[in-house]
Amino acid sequence: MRPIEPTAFQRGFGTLSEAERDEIRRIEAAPVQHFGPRRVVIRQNAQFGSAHIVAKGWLAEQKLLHDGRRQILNFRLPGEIVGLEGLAYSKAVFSIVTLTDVELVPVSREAFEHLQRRSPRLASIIFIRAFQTQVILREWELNLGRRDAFARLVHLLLELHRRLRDLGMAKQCRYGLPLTQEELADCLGLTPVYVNRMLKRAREEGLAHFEDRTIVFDDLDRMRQIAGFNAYYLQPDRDPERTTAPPPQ
Amino acid sequence: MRPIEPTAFQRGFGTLSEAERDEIRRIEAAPVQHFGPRRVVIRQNAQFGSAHIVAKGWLAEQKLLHDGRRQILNFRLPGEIVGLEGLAYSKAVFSIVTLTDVELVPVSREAFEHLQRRSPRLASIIFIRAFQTQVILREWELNLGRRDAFARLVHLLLELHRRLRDLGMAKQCRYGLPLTQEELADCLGLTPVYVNRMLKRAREEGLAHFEDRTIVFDDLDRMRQIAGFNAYYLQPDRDPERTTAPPPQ
DNA sequence: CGCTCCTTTGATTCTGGTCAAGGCATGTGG
DNA sequence: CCACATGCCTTGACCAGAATCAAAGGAGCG
Repeated sequence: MRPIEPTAFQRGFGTLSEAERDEIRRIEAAPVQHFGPRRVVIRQNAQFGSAHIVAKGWLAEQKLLHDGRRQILNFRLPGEIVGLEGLAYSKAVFSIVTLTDVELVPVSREAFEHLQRRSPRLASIIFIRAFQTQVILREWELNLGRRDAFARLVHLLLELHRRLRDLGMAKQCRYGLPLTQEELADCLGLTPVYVNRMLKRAREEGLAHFEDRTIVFDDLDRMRQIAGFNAYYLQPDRDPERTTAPPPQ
Repeated sequence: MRPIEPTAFQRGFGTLSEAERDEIRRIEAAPVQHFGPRRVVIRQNAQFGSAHIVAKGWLAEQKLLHDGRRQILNFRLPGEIVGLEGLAYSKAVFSIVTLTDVELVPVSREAFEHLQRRSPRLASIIFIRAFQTQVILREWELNLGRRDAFARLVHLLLELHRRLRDLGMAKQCRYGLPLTQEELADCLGLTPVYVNRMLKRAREEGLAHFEDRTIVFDDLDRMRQIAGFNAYYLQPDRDPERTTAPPPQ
């Protein structure tokens, strides 16, 4: 059962005309696809299929090296569209895998082209949203290139907290984190053993600890300070409606 | 003197209608801005001005940490548009700086909005191009997170070679690289001293060496092998024209 | 000539990787 | 219900890749 009420995908679209609402409904009308955890949705080097709206669950983008080393590039959460690179590339240059149970609404290239023709304004809003993804990738580059292991881990935990909170998926000081330490390591460019040591350090320093599979923050302020965390990059604050609206005339 | 003939910006637009050509001319008609090397075009945390088409020269995107450490996030070369994030963010989340003498054609938000209204198809092509930038950022994440210092350096040199060759700015086996070792280090998440050692190693192993300010490749094949370099990610092979064209009916 | 900036090299340190083993929970089949 | 396997977490001992510190050698320039 998909909710009748606004889906996460619709957040931030602003005021829509009736025709635009129809277009969104049309896109979201495709049958939901269910995936279990640790499944491949889009496989690196394989031919691109359709893009997908994330309706539920966590996904990760990842790239593999020939020897099997893995880098997780970004997380993708409900409301986002994954696989739009397929508009530019015929083969996937990175994989998209599920981390939890996931529900996806496929958006075929034809459906997206239809949207572009029928409502270029909506298409633009979707494209402009993709700039947030770009900005997150750049923050990850900074994290990987210039922060030490501890600050790197702390920064990642804070980023996820903020993103989940915006989706109503995190409490003030905790959230379920469906990652093994090995997967955390693959986000951070570290080894699982060292991630374990950094988590221990965070615990011992009274910053955060795990209970079951949820991370609990014990000193958010100090964590923000350690990581140099500034959430602005996660909150695009320019109204795409304004950008794409007809002129005031 | 800007060339009258197709600018790099126009590469890949495919067949254009007369109206679309007019729109491009209109955008490119703005007075060119000249910058010397090592100037800031867009400053992290400052209010966004306009986006810019790169007409000539090299730019870098970079992010700073509070203690002054720097990560270079990507290079921007002729034909690309920088600063489109300004459509989503009112303040810049990273800086854009020049590395060489640079010529930029400013594209104000108003001008871009005008383009979106008058030719949504062109706007879409520009947005879809931005996916190549995204993909490059992800390759950099992989580079920073999962390749060792030597492979990292080699990969960067190969990526630049390919990008420059596509622009006619590199020969088969050499190109001018306007970077200090310190700047290379800031691309690679390393220290200048260690970059120097890796360059020495590349030289001693007969892979590549510098002459003046140009890098000369002595064994491209072996370098590709060391870095696991696959240029596909630099060549979006899906025709945006097809994606955005009206239906065959 | 005397800056300054960049490159180069050596000596040393340390962050994070590697290797190895044990613990603990969950699950499964006999 | 127990024996065993599996996957993940944890810890210790040791190692190595990259950082740091320090100094000297060019090259360009006012």
